[in-house]
Amino acid sequence: MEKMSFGQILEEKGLKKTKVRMALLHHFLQLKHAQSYNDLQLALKNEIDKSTLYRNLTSFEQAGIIHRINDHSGTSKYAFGELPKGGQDHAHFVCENCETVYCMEVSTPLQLNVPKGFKTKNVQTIIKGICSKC
Amino acid sequence: MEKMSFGQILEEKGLKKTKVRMALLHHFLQLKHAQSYNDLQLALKNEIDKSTLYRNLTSFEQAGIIHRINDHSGTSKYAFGELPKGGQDHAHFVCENCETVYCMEVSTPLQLNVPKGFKTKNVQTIIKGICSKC
DNA sequence: AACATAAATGCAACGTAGTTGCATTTAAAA
DNA sequence: TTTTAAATGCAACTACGTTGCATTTATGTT
Ligand SMILES: [Mn+2]
Ligand SMILES: [Mn+2]
Ligand SMILES: [Zn+2]
Ligand SMILES: [Zn+2]
Repeated sequence: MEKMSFGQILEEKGLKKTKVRMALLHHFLQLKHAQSYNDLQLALKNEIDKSTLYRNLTSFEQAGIIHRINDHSGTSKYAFGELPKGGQDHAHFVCENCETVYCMEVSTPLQLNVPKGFKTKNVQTIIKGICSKC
Repeated sequence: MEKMSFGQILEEKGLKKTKVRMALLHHFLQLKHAQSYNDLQLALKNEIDKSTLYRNLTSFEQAGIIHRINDHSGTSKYAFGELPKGGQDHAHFVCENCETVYCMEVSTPLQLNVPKGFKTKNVQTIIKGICSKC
């Protein structure tokens, strides 16, 4: 279960091993930061149809291969890996300078106290600031 | 400074006291939850032009009369009141059932530890769950 | 009160992110 | 090899919001 090939990942999720998906997966694995639709199109030299790419991003997300990030920029970002169950222990750092979106493992789960009668299912945090490269 | 009329609020911010703004302000003050563009149009019986409404939402936001909320639904919500400086002590609760967006005062400021070299400017949190009415 | 001026409004056209319908192709199973 | 459902590509479409521009209105000055 440690070293899975692209094909194995897709097979495990019940997704057909297509050219587009293999290329997409290849790029996701070697890119460190969250990617936008445009980032991916650029990386893949615009060889993939728009709707095909969007549909695959949705499939990958549903299969838990990637997760979708709302960084408040107006366009979604996508990063490799599934969100932890409940989404509690994951946050995203958005650099105000270079716009890079980093996935952050949150060591201490945030404890937000909500009013009586409110039931928390999931906490999603966006941290804005300046990244180590800027 | 306690009880300000709509007109006084606008005057204080250097905004002209127009029909549209008075109506908009009237609705913001009596609605408890965050409102979408569509909510507001409905409340105002579609009497306001789309661009006028959007422009006023932006003006109100810049003047600190309201704040804009990204609830990850794809459309912005707007709520009365300015965000606290730095945006640290405010979070939003989104009900997964009725979609209502609540402003939450966060008592204990969230402490997220970011990696070395990262500088946090601002933390924005969306809590998803079930509200007390659902 | 009448005038001047800048700001606000309304309308239409535009932009961008993402979605959908449908005909064609392709992966994979029989 | 044949079959079948899933994936692809293309074009058209939707939703949310923005922009340019002519007209109107609020407000300050005479
Ligand atoms: Mn992440
Ligand atoms: Mn709020
Ligand atoms: Zn940066
Ligand atoms: Zn609810």
